[in-house]
Amino acid sequence: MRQSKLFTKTRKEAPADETSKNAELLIRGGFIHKEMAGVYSFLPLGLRVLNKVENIIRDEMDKIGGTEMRTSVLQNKEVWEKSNRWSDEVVDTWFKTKLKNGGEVGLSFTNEEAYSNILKQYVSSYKDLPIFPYDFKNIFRNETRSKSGIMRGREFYWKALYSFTKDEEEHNVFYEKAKIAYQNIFKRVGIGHLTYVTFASGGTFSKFSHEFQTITSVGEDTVYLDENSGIAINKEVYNDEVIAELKLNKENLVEKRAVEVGNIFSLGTKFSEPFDLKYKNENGEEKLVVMGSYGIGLGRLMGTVVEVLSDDKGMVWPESIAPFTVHLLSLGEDKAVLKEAEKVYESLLKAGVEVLFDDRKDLSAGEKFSDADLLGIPFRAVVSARSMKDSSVGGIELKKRTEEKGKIVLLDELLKILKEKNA
RNA sequence: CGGGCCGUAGUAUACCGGUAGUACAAGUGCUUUGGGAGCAUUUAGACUGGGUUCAAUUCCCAGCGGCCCGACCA
Repeated sequence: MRQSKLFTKTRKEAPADETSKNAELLIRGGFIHKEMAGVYSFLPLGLRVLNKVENIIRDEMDKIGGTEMRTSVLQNKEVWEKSNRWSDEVVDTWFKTKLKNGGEVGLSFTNEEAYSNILKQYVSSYKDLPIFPYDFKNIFRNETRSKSGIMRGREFYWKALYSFTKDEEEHNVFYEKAKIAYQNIFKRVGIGHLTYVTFASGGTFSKFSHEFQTITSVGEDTVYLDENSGIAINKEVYNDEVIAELKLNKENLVEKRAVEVGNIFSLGTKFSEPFDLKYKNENGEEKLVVMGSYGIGLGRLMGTVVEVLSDDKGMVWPESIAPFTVHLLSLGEDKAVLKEAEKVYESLLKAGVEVLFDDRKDLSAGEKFSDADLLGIPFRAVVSARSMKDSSVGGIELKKRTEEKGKIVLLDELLKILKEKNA
């Protein structure tokens, strides 16, 4: 993509009404646009990142047997009354609205009811189980206080998977698979080294749920981390009994602030009961379906990556979710340079490399460099009089975002290095 | 929901009870071209409503909106 055609512009100054680093950098870089408190639109660059995060999650969900679908945003009041979660006294984050005929509808704030209700129609035999449907969609929560940029919004994009299994045993097998899939996801988006499986409060049907907490000082949660085992305990369930049960040593636990980037939860029959979600087993006996829920907020995950990987010059995207693989800069107005840069751009496109080409005219080198640092694309390729002088056949300066100095390469070498990244 | 701070061009800010200034962005012209460059010129602004006053962007009240702390967070 040509940067001259990208309508979003970078800003030198941080927005006055945002103090969180993720919002500041994402807005300055033109990745997101704030609509109102807790509500953000995704601009072209931001959407590219979001789509990549989505594809990684989709890949991991499909690998463990997930089947993607999409539940509606508008939700039927009667369905939620079954689980006693329609009332504002029970759930105070509902956005509700009225139909022309006077009926009430709600905007999804979670998906348990929708899935339970749908599956009621399709599950009747043990042969129908297990199934693991999931979706990506926008979720609405009327938070009394949204905060921290895209980390806690009123409207946000998430993935929710629900497991429907015959019994606890089958549930537990999937639950462990999901745990590994989640760890894979956080590794693949570049925050695996800071993200820990965390024991948190469960519910009626399980003692614990598991959160995936990314250590960062801007986190909302407090966890106690054992670095050796890689296990953490959320403050909400932290006590001597739990420490002993998890075979941890209190002296090794360190208090940390963290962001919850994912959560998996055993639901038991909490929802299958009110929805009368049953199947017949081999002996013709009716049994309740055992459920679990597995959620990830994609905006929050993206914001967390910005929080933990950025430096003082801007964002630093991992190759896996960067909006582009390489940022190609042409410097100066020299005709030979412009021609060479065009050639490099066309070659990269032809090779299938995702490239953002800063072909903007009349910009100083400093501005282009600063923008490149701010946008945080993993590789920067510069074509300039200087880079070309270093080689009789047209040199290109290639530098990683995380490196101070680059090296001069020829086009073939550039293509070879970058093609692998987009393989 | 309780508490605090704050609403001035597209963005970031300043001053002021009497003509609202600057920087960046944007337009034009010229210069510059390896770390947000320069000169000239143009465009563009006081959240809404009420009150006090000869006069309110400024003071007071309310509403709306924003950020932060706390509470809450399947």
